[in-house]
Formats: sequence, C-alpha cells, structure tokens
Amino acid sequence: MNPRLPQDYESLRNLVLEKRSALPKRIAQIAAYALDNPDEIAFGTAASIAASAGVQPSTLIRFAQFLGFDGFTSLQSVFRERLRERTVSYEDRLKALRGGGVTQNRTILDGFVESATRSLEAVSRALDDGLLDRAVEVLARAETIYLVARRRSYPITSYMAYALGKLKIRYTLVESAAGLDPEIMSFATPKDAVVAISFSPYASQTVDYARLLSDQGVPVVAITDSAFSPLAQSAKVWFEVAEADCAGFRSLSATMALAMTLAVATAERRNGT
Amino acid sequence: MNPRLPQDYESLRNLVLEKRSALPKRIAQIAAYALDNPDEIAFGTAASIAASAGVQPSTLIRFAQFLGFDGFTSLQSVFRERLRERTVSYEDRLKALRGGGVTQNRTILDGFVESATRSLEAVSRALDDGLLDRAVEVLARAETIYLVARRRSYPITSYMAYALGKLKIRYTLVESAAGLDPEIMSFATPKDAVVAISFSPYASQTVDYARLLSDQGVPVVAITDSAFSPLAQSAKVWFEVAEADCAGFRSLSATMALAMTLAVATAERRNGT
DNA sequence: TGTGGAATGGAATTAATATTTCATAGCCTG
DNA sequence: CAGGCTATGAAATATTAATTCCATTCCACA
Repeated sequence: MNPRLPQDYESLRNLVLEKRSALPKRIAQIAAYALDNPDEIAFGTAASIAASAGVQPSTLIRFAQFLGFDGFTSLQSVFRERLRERTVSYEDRLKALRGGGVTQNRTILDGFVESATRSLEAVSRALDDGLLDRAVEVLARAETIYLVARRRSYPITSYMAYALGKLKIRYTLVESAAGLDPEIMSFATPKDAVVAISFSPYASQTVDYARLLSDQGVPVVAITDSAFSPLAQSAKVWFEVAEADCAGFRSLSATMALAMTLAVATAERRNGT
Repeated sequence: MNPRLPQDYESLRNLVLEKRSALPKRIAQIAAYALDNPDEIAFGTAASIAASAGVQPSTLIRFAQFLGFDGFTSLQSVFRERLRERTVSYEDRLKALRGGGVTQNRTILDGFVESATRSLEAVSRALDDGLLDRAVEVLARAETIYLVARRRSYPITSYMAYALGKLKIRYTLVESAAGLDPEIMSFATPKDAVVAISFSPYASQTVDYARLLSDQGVPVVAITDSAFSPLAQSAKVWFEVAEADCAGFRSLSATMALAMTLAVATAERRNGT
C-alpha cells in the first residue's frame, strides 16, 4: 500500500491543498466540493455526489485515484472516519470548555456568536407579522427606495443595497460624502419610500433625514431599538429590534435578517408570488 | 407513508424502547445492538452489521420493517442524519417557534434567522483557536490595518471600520470610488497588515488587491469560504467560513462575528489584558 | 406428544452502486 | 496547423449489497 496514502481527513485535506495547482479542471471542481461538503462525501453515493458537484461519477473515481486511493470507496472511508471521530472530539471540546481550557480569543468569538444567536432568537419571537406585512406593502409600492443609515447601522443598508440591486429594485443609498445628501433627498416624492435605520445613541443625521423625508410626504419604514426613538416618530411603520451586545459592540444579525427579509419580501410581493 | 414513522434518532429510540417487550428474540438482539452502536448502523452495510451483531442480514430488514420502515436503507438514513446533525439544537428551537399559521413574509424572516443561526453554530464549532491567535498576533503588530472587500463582503469591512475606530486602532478602508485605491495601497508596508474578505464568486478586485499587497510584503489575513479560494493563496493566515444561505443571499452573521472578534481581540492584545 | 403459527437461517434474486472502458473533445508542442 | 497527449463524458460492466423467498426450527397450546 502507498505509504503516502492519507489515513485521516486532516492529512487528506493537506494533500489536496498541496496538489491544488496541479489538478485538472474537473478534478479541482470535485476537490473543492469535497473539502467544502465533507459530510456529503461521507454519506452520498458516487452518483449522488457527482450530480450535486456537477461532474461525472467517473471523475470522482479519478479524483480518488489521483490522491493514491484505489477507488472512491476507500476515499469515502476517510470521510466517514472523520465523522466518527468528530463525535468524540466534539464531546472532548465541550468537556475542555467546561474545564476552562479555552483561549481568550475563543471566548471573545463565543461571546459574539452568543449575542448574535440571542438577538436572532429575540427578533424571531418578538416580531409582529402584521407590521412586517405593512412595511412590505409600503416598500412594494415605492418607485425608488431611499436607504438612510449612519455609523453602526450603515453596514445594514450597504448590504440591503447589494440585495436590492440583485433583485432589480430601484434604490438610492443616501451616503454621499460630499454633502449632497439634501439634494439627493429632494428628489424623493410620496410615491417613493425610505428605509431608515438608527440605534441609540441615534446618529442625528439619520434622524434629521428621516424627518425631512417624512415631511415631504415620503413614507418611512424605520428600524430602531426603542419606542422612544426619535425615528419612530417620523415613521409610518417602525420595527423595534433588540440587539444583544458583546464587548460594547451590538450584534447586527437580527437587524440584518430583518433588512434582508424586507428586501426579499418586497421583491416577491412585486412579482406577485 | 406511516405517520408514526420516526424521522429522527430520538423518536426512533423511544419507539424501540416502547416496543421492547414485544420484540422477538433476534429482533430484540439487533435492537439492543442498534441503540448501543448507532455509529455502526450509520456506516456499516446490512451484512457487516448483521455479522457483528450476531444475526442474519434478513433479521435486520425485519427489524426495520417491524418499526414501520420499508427496509434497512430507510432505517439507516435516520442513523446517518443523526451524525450530520450535531446541530440539532437550532432546529428544535425553530420548530418550537413555528406555531403554524404563518404568513409568507414571516417564512422569509424565519429563513434568514435560520441560516444565520446555522452559520453561527458552524463557525463556533469549526474555527480553529490557533488560527485565531495567529491572526490576532498579525493584526496586533500592524501599524495600520487595511480593509479590503467588495460587494457582498463590503458591509463586513464597513462594520469593522466602525469598530476599529471606536477601539482607536488605525485603519484604512480601501474603497475609494475615484480609482485611487492603488495609491492608497502603495502606502502599505510590511509593518502594516491587511484584512481581505471575499466569497465565491470572488470579486476580482479583492483578489487582485490582496495579491498586490501580499507581494509588497504586507501580511494578509483573509476570510473566505473555501480552501480553493484564490484569496487563500496570498494570505498569511486565512479563515474558512461557511455561510448558509436563504433565498440566494448568504448570511453575513458568522463572518461578522469573526470580523468583530478580530477587531476586539486585537485591541485587547494591544492593551496587554 | 402432535399440530399450527410465528420466528429464524440461509441461499437466491433483485436492486444499487462502483468501476472500467471507450469514444470524443480540448489543449499544448513542435 | 498537425499530431500526440491529456482530460472528459457517457455508457457498459462488474461488484457489492439489500431484499425476498422458502425450508426449517422453535414454541405454545391442545
């Protein structure tokens, strides 16, 4: 038997990465698929894996042989071993975690993961369906959607902008650095709509812009963190999202999920699905 | 299909325990074996399992049919699912949340919440502590941190920029619309560091910039989604983050958590806490 | 102790899955 | 641009594994 033949997933992975540049196109395709979806390899059949990776079954066998295995079956067994062992190591990890054997950086990561998870749970539990429907209604009617947010909330609108573009929904991101925002907003009419996002301490610009647009008769959908938020006052529909925080930085996960929901739901609403 | 047919390992286990006393001798034997060695059932073949449990293959089939499955194969798939889903908890949570009678928009929201939760769980499980430590080490040493990302990944760097500013860590967001990026990057030296983020399909600019900076000797910390990502090649340290997607839009939650961890951990590292 | 019915073992059958083969397409090199 | 080589796709084949079937055994009850 070939002594270089990898017996465990880690060394197999390294072997693949090492040979990466020397792989033919289709083999590289299945290699990437394998490392990205190891569970699929462990359980699937040659045919099913090949289909979902978009190659022929024979390519899978060639991939295995390329690495020195004598066929798909023996390659697959490495992926299966990995799952068996993971059961153990995962439990070990948890044990270690309880024992306090974790690094400081890991603790920070876990903190962010936990606050994000908590926020997501909260938004899913607390969000009112009727509110969501009304907001989508407003956005679906709009000719152009104006996106207003600063500072912490800005990443949300920038991802919304990306999504709206993909969904072919016309939008304007109010973010000009050159002080031209007032002009841009002056184009907005009651036939458009605004998504304004701001959390305490409220960026004054966002609040001002939302009020300005609202006074122009443009309907505002706001996402904020409290009923007392100044944003709530100028909004036609507003959502209260409570984000947990970690190390002084609030998670954006829940707001992000809500924002993306608004984008996708608006698109679906328009397409009449 | 039989409605009592157990879909997951837990209910299958309960079903077996419940029927325990009514089982014929050989069936009982294989039942006990199955609950004691679930991994064997998941991976073995009917023949191999039968042999190590000391029964005939046909007994295995009878056991499966006794429980209402139509054959060994469908029984086995329950045992396989169990291994895939070390991430059971989030599904339970969501199942509990869905009380039925949900609107379409609510379904979209739940989809985003679910994919975000799944991504977070995956990153927490899969991320290697050593890798994290090394990345933080690199960033902590840097005089200026350059942030490079486009399109989908851009919101991540924009939140990182916000956080780094708050933490008083010097950074430069490479995002100039005026085509001045090359000049900005030419200021970077090996004493600085880069955080580059890109997911498939990789924005070519991000990849090019990362390579350019790496060639200048600036250490690159990359966040990407596959070992085959072109970003991985120019990176000194790189993270693989698998984000689940919903309606064609990938969650950013896991990447966001990791990015914030890098920011905060770097600050703590510098402050010597 | 004989008889009927369920349980079991083992081999035959059928289904599935992996592997091989071969024809063709793409690509580099002279 | 030709010739040879490698890579790829598709289908045929071989292998392996699941399922079925039938003969036999075991056990309860008369």
